[in-house]
Amino acid sequence: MSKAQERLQTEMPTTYDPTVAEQRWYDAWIQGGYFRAGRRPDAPKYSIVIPPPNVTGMLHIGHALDFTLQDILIRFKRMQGFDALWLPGTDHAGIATQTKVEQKLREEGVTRYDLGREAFLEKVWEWKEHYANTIRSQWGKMGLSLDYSRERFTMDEGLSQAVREVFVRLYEKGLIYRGKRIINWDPAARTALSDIEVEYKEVNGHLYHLQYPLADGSGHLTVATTRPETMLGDTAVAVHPEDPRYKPLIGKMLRLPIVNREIPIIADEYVDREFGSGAVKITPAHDPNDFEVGQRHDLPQITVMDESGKMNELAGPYQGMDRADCRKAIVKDLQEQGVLIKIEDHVHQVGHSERSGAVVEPYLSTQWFVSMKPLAEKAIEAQKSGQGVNFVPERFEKIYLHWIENVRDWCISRQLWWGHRIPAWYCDACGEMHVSREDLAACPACGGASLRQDEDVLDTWFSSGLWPFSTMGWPDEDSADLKKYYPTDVLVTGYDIIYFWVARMIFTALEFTGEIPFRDVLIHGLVRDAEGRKMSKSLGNGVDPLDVIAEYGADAMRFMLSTGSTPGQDVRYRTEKVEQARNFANKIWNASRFALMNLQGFAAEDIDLSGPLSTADRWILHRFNETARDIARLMENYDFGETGRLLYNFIWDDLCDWYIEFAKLTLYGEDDAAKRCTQSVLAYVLDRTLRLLHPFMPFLTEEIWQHLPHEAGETITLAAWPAYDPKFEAEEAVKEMSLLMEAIRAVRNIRAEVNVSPGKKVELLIKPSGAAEESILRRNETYVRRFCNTSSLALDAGLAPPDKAMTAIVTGAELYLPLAGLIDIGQEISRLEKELANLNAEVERVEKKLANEGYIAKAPAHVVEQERAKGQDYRDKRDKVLARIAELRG
RNA sequence: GAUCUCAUAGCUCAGUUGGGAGAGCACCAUCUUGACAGGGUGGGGGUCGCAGGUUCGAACCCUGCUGAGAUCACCA
Repeated sequence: MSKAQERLQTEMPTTYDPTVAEQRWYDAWIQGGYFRAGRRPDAPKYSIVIPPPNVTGMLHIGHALDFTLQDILIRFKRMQGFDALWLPGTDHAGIATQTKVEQKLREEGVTRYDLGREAFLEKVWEWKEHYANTIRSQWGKMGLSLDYSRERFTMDEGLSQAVREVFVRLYEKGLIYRGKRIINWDPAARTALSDIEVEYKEVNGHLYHLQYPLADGSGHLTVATTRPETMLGDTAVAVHPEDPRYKPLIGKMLRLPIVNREIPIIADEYVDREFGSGAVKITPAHDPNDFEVGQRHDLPQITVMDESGKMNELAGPYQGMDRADCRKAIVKDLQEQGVLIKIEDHVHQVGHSERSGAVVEPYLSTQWFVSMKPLAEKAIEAQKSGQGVNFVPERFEKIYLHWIENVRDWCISRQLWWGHRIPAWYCDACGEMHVSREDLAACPACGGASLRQDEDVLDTWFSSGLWPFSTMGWPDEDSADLKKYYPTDVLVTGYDIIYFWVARMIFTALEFTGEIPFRDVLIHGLVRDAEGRKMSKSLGNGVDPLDVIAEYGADAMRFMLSTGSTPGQDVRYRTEKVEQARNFANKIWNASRFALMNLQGFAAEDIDLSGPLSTADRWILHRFNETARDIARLMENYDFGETGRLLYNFIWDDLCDWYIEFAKLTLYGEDDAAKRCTQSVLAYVLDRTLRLLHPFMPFLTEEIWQHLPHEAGETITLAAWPAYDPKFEAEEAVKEMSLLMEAIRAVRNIRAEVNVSPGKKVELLIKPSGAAEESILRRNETYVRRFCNTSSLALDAGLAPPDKAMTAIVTGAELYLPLAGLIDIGQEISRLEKELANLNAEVERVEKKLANEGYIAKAPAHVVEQERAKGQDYRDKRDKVLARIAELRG
């Protein structure tokens, strides 16, 4: 072993150790400032803003998928010469983070009310700092090429200013209003929620039939309800105006049991005559539909619960009870009074808070809303006129449109402490309300100083919706980043937040920047566990990306996630898949070790592709060239799965299994000129292949590239993306290689069949079909000798086949192995007959196809031509096999 | 109820404008050959969910059905 080889052994052990490369290179990349945008001021830009992860905790494997896809795109574009910006950041995630911090405090025996607003917020900021750091370190472990100099947080100063600006402008336009409405109330978190923060789950409940007596004592009316406790807030019973059963009762009064209040029977078309009894109790303060009915009929609104879901003073004897307890109690009481006449099982959908899990209460309260119609119309028009964003896969456009076409006003106020405080002030002196960009100290109307700012904060998604432009410096229209990098090129995210986030970014961007915020939206699926279940804390089936990285390496994880899925489709996390990716990394590592051992003393300047290249040399250059071309095309289409397959097949099959084996012949041979050619090709192809792979496996490729002779450049991160080069086209080398490969395979096959060990030399006779084939085989005779391990090789078009020999018919040649003592003529004949049957079937199939007039007339010419050529090939082979069988039979 | 996705080898999944069915793992045989046993070589295994239709030609397009899942909307 030479000294150089020894050094290689210590620097490059036989197994790739990801931890070494990962530690070495991420810091170096950051130090070098390679990820900073603006390095190529004159180049066209390519920009992505990261979907900001919540500062609620650590990143999970779903983040790893999302970020890997973006990193692949940004690295690809950076190598292509774009001025690439990938802007990082985090989201304050109002309700989610506040819940987490409150939970932590509760474990310490403290509530947020004990601390007070200011002290509580300090705790949240501490939490935020801690997790933002954790997230940053996780980004590093994943190898993400983020421009940290531009990192943003939804609650930092600039973004908060953007939030105020948007709020004030919408308010001034009349698109933000304050009003008393039925909203979704989370009694656990004690805050309002938007419609999409409510998850409907199927619940086995009951339908209670209650008999309300008429006030004049003339009878009863039966109503059906799933929520009997709300009867305390009933202010009417509604029937359908055309329902003959109840028509005479309309306008009469009922006496509400327990509370003994008189309520009217009203007529409203909202009532479905078929359902239940056809009469509906109306509780305007606790049901959105009833609220509407109440508005139409001018009914009183009686709220019978408080903010925590407990019954209030209007609930009489039930005051202080929790909703659920009250239901039990009231059912019992109604039963005793004979009012409850029937209980049916009833399956229905019940809304739960997406965050706290509590059953959401439709609740009447004063909140802030965004008037969605005008904003939605703009977005719909943009999309339908072709000026909208381009969804990948396309089907998500329909999902988006469906939502935005049916969207209702957006409740944006939250009764939380963590978030952007609503910029509205109330004057105690004159009673006026003022909405302002700046904090107000005195009332602009009366000059009074007793101003109170609205206690509520904004929905988290209000600020997230501005992310693509607020991070670039908006509302400062002169911001250099805004001018250069906005709008962004692509947004990469999961289908689960299309409504929450994607839609909101689109309509706010259109309203405030007059442009769509990104050209493409790449939608990916969720990462599920091995059984296909959603990962969740309660199941404990979550996968920590750091664990995966520690065990298999970041590159293996990245490769598995990015190439193991199709856009929009969920991925299952299975260890076998990561193992496969890890093995792939190791394969590349070892191929590189081989190359480096044979490139000792060979420098980048020595690479010379103009010499007498061998068939294999020209072939691998051709294969590399078309692989590079195909990959660039696939990457533009976000087809990472297919890209991965192409890379895998090219590297493993073509480069490692064939080219390197062929290369050994010249590398270990005596011909120095041929050796230099192979060294050049090996160095060149490996360098360029690493570049193709770099966006997927940044650490491994950098580590190897740094050892390899390559063009000047301090990092593969900034190396040029290999463009297709017509000078490498070598169709004839492809043909030659396929003849050689087919012949070599055939001989290996026969040897395996008769158990001749690969180490044992055999005699081989080759009869080429023509002069061209003969010339190819003669030129590459050394390959054939080596890979077929021949003791003697006869190559002659006029060859007379020996009687006792195994036969292989390939395209362009007949091969004979006279294996004395191993051949049973009968067996050989039946083997050939089997092959004959296969060939006959093929010939028949092709001929049948070609006999079809419609096919000849309508199929594309090149397809027909291909088929004809195949047919000819099969016939040739068949005839030769036939002839051989005849010979053997004598 | 509406919309959407999925159904392909034992398992997990690809299949790029319709042109003779693929990969990895698993399995079998074989090779301890000087980059790699996390390897090499070779092999077995699929009526592409079912039924129709369009087409010269369908895993792919259309219709219906079955099964699994998702999203949205709901009648109290």
